[in-house]
Amino acid sequence: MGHHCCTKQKVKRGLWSPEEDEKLINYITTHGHGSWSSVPKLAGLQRCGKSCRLRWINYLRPDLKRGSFTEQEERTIIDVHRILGNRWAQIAKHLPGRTDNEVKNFWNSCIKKKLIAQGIDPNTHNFILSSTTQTTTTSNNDNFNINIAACESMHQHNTTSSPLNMFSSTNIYNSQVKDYSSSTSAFLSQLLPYNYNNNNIPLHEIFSSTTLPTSDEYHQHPNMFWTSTQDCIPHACSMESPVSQASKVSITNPIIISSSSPLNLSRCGLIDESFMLNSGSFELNIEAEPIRKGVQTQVDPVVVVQEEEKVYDDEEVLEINRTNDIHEMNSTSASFERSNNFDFDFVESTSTVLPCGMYCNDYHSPLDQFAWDS
DNA sequence: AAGAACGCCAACCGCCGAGTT
DNA sequence: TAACTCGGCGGTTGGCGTTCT
Repeated sequence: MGHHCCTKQKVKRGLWSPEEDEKLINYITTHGHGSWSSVPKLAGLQRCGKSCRLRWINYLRPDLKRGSFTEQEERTIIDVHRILGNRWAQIAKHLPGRTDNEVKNFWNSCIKKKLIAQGIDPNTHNFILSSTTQTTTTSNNDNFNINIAACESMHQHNTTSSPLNMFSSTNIYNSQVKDYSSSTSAFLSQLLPYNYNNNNIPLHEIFSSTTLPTSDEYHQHPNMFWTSTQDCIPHACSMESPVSQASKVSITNPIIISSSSPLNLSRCGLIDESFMLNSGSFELNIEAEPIRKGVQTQVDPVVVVQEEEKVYDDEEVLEINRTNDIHEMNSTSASFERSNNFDFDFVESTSTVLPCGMYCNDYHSPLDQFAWDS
């Protein structure tokens, strides 16, 4: 059974021959497609208009990119899919030269399996939890576990402890910290740039020393994304580090990284979905407030995606990062200028599909006023 | 070496919304 | 306003090449 447009005429189906392709290319490059329903007749093809359109869009279009997906494209797909779900056409708009069909196929054949292998639910992008207090035993210790049960628990046990300034001159191992130092250490380890602490230097020495990692090193950290806003707070709903399986202690006090620290982390956060963005400095807030109303600073998911790409980008882009002042790079406006694909659907969707209040959208962002489109 | 199983991906199917008659 | 057409989209299928047994 064909489409209604196909039933009126005897149409060929199946794979396209080179001759058919040539006819379609010749016709469209000369006349444009106009009405697709009239293309087959005018081009001398025994296909339905829909088939011609599909063939052109998915295969013959001259601006199509050929070859395998790059790692950057793969990351983009995952990131955008996390926000949009199976909206392949929308996702494809963020990948110049790629079609929705191509993205869909790549997702189903490759990415999906990879995520599952990493213990990530490809639909929700959350870690697959086996029980309410499950601590992820992922083989990849770069990832944090999102413990929803703990999140809820934390919400009930609202702490009144004062924040710990990680970069204060106070020794990190003061009495205030000891109670949860093991998990904190694991968390702090995650904050360090990749391979930064190969020598197993005690964390308190690292975080109180003058040899803190540079901003560039943080840009290469696999667990960091860089937002475009000048000030933001990634919030942790709660977390347990997979590193500290034995201790299995959740962080019970907020940790604030001062914006006046040698390394200003005010614009970085963990990729982990348990974070939200706010204003000010970097704060690990275990009060588990998944969504804050009236948040002033919001980060558009598209921007996050794009900025995240920077972190993982190839050497060429890393080189750019090294040679640019990151404080200048990360302005919202600059990110908007670099973006070329944005639509309302994207923003709207974040309010419904995001897990754990990753980027809260329980408000109407002024960013909604903007629209990029291709 | 041959058949089975698997994976990839081009193409199809059916539905939907917008525009037109 | 209903019926129809068309373009667009996401889900699914089936053919073909590759890998496994």
